[in-house]
Amino acid sequence: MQPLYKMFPQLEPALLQEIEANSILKTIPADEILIRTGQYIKSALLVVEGTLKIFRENEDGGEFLMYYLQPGEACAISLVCASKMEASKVMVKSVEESVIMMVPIQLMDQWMSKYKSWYYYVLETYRNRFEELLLLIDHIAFRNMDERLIFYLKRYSKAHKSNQINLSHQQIADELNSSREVISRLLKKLEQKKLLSLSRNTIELKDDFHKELMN
Amino acid sequence: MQPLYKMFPQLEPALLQEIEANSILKTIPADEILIRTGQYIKSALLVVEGTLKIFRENEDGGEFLMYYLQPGEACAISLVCASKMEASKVMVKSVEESVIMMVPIQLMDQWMSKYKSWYYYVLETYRNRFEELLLLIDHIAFRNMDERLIFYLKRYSKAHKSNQINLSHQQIADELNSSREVISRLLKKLEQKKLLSLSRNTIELKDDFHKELMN
DNA sequence: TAAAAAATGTGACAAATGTTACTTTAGTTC
DNA sequence: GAACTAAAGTAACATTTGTCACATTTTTTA
Repeated sequence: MQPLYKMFPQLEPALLQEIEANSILKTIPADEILIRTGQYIKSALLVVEGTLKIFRENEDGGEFLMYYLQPGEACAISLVCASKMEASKVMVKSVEESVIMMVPIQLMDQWMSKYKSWYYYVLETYRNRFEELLLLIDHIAFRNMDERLIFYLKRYSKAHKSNQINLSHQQIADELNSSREVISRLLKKLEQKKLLSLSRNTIELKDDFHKELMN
Repeated sequence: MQPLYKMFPQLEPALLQEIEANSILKTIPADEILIRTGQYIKSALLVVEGTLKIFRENEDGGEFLMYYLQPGEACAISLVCASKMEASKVMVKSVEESVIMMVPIQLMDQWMSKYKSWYYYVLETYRNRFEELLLLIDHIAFRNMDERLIFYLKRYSKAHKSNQINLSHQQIADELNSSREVISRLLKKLEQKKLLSLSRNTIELKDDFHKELMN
């Protein structure tokens, strides 16, 4: 595992020491749910390794993707909710084996005034998540499913650092709140345009794909 | 005007004094843009009177509504962006004559460690705005336009404390990123159901309307 | 008050997406 | 390898939303 100061270069050494001394490091297997909708949050989450997925569950169990969290990032929901012991409005799940750090709430409040770097880190986290949500809103409000699919695949590929996407069309449909048939149709079109190739449970993005639809 | 301590009961008296001494109170006429997309933010906004509207502008000038801000609330975007002198990603506009307080950034940072009540107020602001965005995402992701329209009208009515809505169908269409004809159609249906009555530039919500579609 | 402008109504149609009911294909298990 | 199962393909159709082209009504302005 990378040392913490490499993972969180923004944080001052004294703070990193406190973090190491006081928070619990946990290894999570892939596809485990860390936080459920309605659950009360007792500690803040920092991602050390792996990838977490933040999503909203709909009535039928569909997992509508909001965004991914990468090493060095913190779960904004947990930061906001933890300090007030509020119920989470979203689900958090590991998409691969991940290592997370759980910081007790009381310390967070202290650190806020004690460490300027923590204060800025938290603000930066809020800002980034806000922007992520704005981007998401833009997409679902202004774009059609074909563009949203491309955006989704790009994001997935980036979060998993791979051009190979191992998901069924059904899973993708769930995350975009669409239906399998629609996603299959759109993927076929992209395949015809030679932007990707399809096989069972895998989508292989070609180089041209990433040139498509900037932002 | 209401005294500040009534408007912001969460904030401790010493802080309120500092706010009064150091921030600029400004009266804004209706329909004035306070912050534009791309603009750098030099101070945080607190709403003292009136209503502000936070929206995203699309290519054609449509004003896609995100949420309203009421007296006692703060603009989360300004809180986040101000501390880093970042460019705003949204527009802020007064929907009626409003009074706002502009707090210089440097003070915000100081207050954060000096006044617990400020710290909690800011966190609470983030939390509320986050939830507002989540609700919005739920609506545009999971609901059809008819439900979104009802939700929109309810929110408008609540923000303006009136059952009379003075907007053209075109304006509503813009805020929902739809088209006038669609909104007219849906409004006609609601009129036929006797949930509201229509006339030029006004929609009058009837009592039954508010019973419709809880949440 | 006539003319212009803005808002709304309307019907026909197009496009995007969702749904249904299958078939086909690929992988897994017995 | 036969039987089963999950994933993907497909075609026909329904629904929702968007678009176009005008007509009608209401309000404003010259």
